[in-house]
Amino acid sequence: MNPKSETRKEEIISTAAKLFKEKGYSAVTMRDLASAMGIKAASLYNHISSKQDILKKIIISIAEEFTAGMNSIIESDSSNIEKLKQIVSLHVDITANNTNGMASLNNDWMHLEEQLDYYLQLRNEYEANFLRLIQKGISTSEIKDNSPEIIMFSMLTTLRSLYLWIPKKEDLDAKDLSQSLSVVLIEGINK
Amino acid sequence: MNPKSETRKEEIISTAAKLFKEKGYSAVTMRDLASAMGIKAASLYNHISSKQDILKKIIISIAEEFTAGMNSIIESDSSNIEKLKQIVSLHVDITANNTNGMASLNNDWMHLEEQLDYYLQLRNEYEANFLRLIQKGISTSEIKDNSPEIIMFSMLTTLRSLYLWIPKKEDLDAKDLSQSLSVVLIEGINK
DNA sequence: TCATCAAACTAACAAGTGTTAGTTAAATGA
DNA sequence: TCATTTAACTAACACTTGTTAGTTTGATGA
Repeated sequence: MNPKSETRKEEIISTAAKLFKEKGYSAVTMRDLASAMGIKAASLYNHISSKQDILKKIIISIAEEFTAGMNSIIESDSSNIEKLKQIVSLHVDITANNTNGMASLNNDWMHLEEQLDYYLQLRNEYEANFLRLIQKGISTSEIKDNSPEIIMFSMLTTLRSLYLWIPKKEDLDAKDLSQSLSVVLIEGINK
Repeated sequence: MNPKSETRKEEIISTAAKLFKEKGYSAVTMRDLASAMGIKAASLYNHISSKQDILKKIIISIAEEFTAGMNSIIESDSSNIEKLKQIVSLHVDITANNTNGMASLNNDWMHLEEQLDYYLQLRNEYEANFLRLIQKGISTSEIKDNSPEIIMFSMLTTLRSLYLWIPKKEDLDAKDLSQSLSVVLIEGINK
């Protein structure tokens, strides 16, 4: 309710996200989490209501960030290729400031319970928007007439895996990475 | 030891792989696995020696397939771009006939215990070979002079995620998919 | 000074965990 | 026919799991 407890609660959530990234949601016990915080397991319940609740907070907030980002991109009046570049930036930005949470989003979403349907709905809408954008790009001849599903799959899986890769580059400039990645994804790698 | 029991054992391992794909290694109990096989948990131990052992069998065999495939590719005398296409095929082929196992390889490797170091060694060697191949391609001007790490990251994460995507396409021709994917990854998507 | 309160604690719970021991029933092969 | 083998079973184990209840401690502010 009040600011102090919010802060402590967020500390627990971000510690949890870090552990979830290392071992996965199911393999992390409340005792693991407590010990990483330097307290006892029962004390966690002064701040959070359940293990499930932690996972929900981590995943849903990121999923909603993506939805908001995607909506503002499709509403803008850039070219379709330009919009794809904006999607690359969206992923780089969100991932860069929540690497651990992205791991849970990618790997632990199936352990959501009440929120599973909601999460899947957001994900489906996101992918549908992405696919439509590629199809438009093909119809305006901005994009090669290959299978739009393969194009989307290839881009999206690369973007979803950024969480594995960004933390290894300590001196990361988000702009630079977005730029290089856009080139590789859109223009290919061959000369 | 004898052939009948080998068959039953493999049935357990492939059922386990399917469950591990759905929920992850830690969330699947021996009772879950037994019930999917239509028997009791204790009966599993007539065939396998531990839960760990199942995971090891799933992951290490695939990792060794990749190592063998990579070795024969780098030893061949194709162009570097041609070798990249062969790597795409290698991933498509291995994934197409063991989708479930690929999920464990990607997501549950950290739960290996005795074999963790061995697995990491295979993976590191694989990535080092991949990277060297791209660097050679750059130096012979087959490949654009972008960051070789970004190129490898982009290709490899797409290939590693194939297990999520292949089972959705029922009428899959491995040749076709390898071909389309190579085009997208190597030549890019823009006109 | 003293009531309040956030945030820790100890103790305990019921359920679920991987695994072992010992047994049984049906099929196999000499 | 009968000893062996395969593959299932029941029962139980020691331990771990998420979570609750009730209590203590130290800081805050009236």
